[in-house]
Amino acid sequence: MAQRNILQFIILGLVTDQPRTGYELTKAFDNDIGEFWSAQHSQIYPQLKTLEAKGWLTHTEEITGEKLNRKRYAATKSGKAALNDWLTAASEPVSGAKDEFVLKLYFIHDQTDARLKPMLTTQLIWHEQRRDHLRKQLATKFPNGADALDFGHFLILEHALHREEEYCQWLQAALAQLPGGMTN
Amino acid sequence: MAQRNILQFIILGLVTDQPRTGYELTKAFDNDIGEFWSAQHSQIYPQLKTLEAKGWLTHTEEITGEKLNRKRYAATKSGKAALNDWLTAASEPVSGAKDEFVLKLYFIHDQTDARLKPMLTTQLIWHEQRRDHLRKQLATKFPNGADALDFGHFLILEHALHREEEYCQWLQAALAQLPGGMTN
DNA sequence: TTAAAACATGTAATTAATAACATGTATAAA
DNA sequence: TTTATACATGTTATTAATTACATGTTTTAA
Repeated sequence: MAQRNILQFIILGLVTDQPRTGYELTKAFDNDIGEFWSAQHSQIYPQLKTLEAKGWLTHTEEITGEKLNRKRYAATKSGKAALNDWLTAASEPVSGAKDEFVLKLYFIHDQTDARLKPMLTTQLIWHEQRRDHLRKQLATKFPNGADALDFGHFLILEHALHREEEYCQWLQAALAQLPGGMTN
Repeated sequence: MAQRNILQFIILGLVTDQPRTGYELTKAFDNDIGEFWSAQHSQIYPQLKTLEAKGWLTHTEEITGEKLNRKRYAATKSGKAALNDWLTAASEPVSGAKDEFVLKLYFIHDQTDARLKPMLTTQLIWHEQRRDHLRKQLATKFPNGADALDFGHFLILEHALHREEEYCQWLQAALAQLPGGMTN
């Protein structure tokens, strides 16, 4: 397979925390969970049907306004059990993300290659923005440091920030090693 | 699409460095390039045909022993141009790898959750191994630090090592924050 | 009041990637 | 000499994911 259908467990996890509609699940990927996973609604709605057929979810219908119907999904007992099985199963660690930029560098052999500087600079700007964004996220969501009641979320935000900090430092150091060095 | 067919450029990059057979390309993913990308031969052989049809590759046939035939692929002029186009094009930066373990943490809210310690410990062991492996790689391949003639490769190995170092530090800090703390 | 933006839910077409199926040759070690 | 391992190249089936297609409602702001 292309992947091991991890999306099903994300959905299961989200609706276990609180029952949600397909639309709300889609929105979750624009916020929190989007920091480290992505999914479109065209993947979510079919998956909800599959999970309900599996008996891991049920839905109730709600009317908004005159006739707009939405389905709110909740995890069943077996769905919660499946979530726990996944959480406690061994996670194959990632060997190194598929980072297109890093891959490109592999094919640039010469330290004096003129393409290096613009490539590194563009990436640095982006990762500095993301680093700053994550710092704000962390300061907003966890102003008092680790939250014992949302510990996992705190941990992964910290991790994401550290990664971006490393990325920026690495790119800065690489730029400094270019011909002309730090005066460039 | 599931991805933007980056594999074609990896193949293009590898055969530009030196002409290679499908088998050799497959092996490349077990070594160097496997540190940050993966591909199976079942993906590589069809891709070679596609790239040749595009006019980006040509192949010559070689006989080993009595009759074992292998095809050695090289980049054409237009293939090299396509490679350069890709290298110089803007790379959409990765927002955060799809790390299944990190994702699981998101669904563990309680700092006292008994599942945390074994999860974090298992990951720590793995990432320490990988960190040590990368240290050896770097010491073996670049015993004198940055190599001006294989600069990109040096950079990405350094980056990979820093990432693993961060991963280990993060996991250790997380374990230390668990109830019982460092005496656990 | 009207138009834009957000809410809401689907399906279809395409592609990349993995796992499994399939076959055969050459070499090195027991 | 025989057997295991490495060399060598393909195809098929399946799945996950993205993009685009498709439709309609509700709310908010101009």
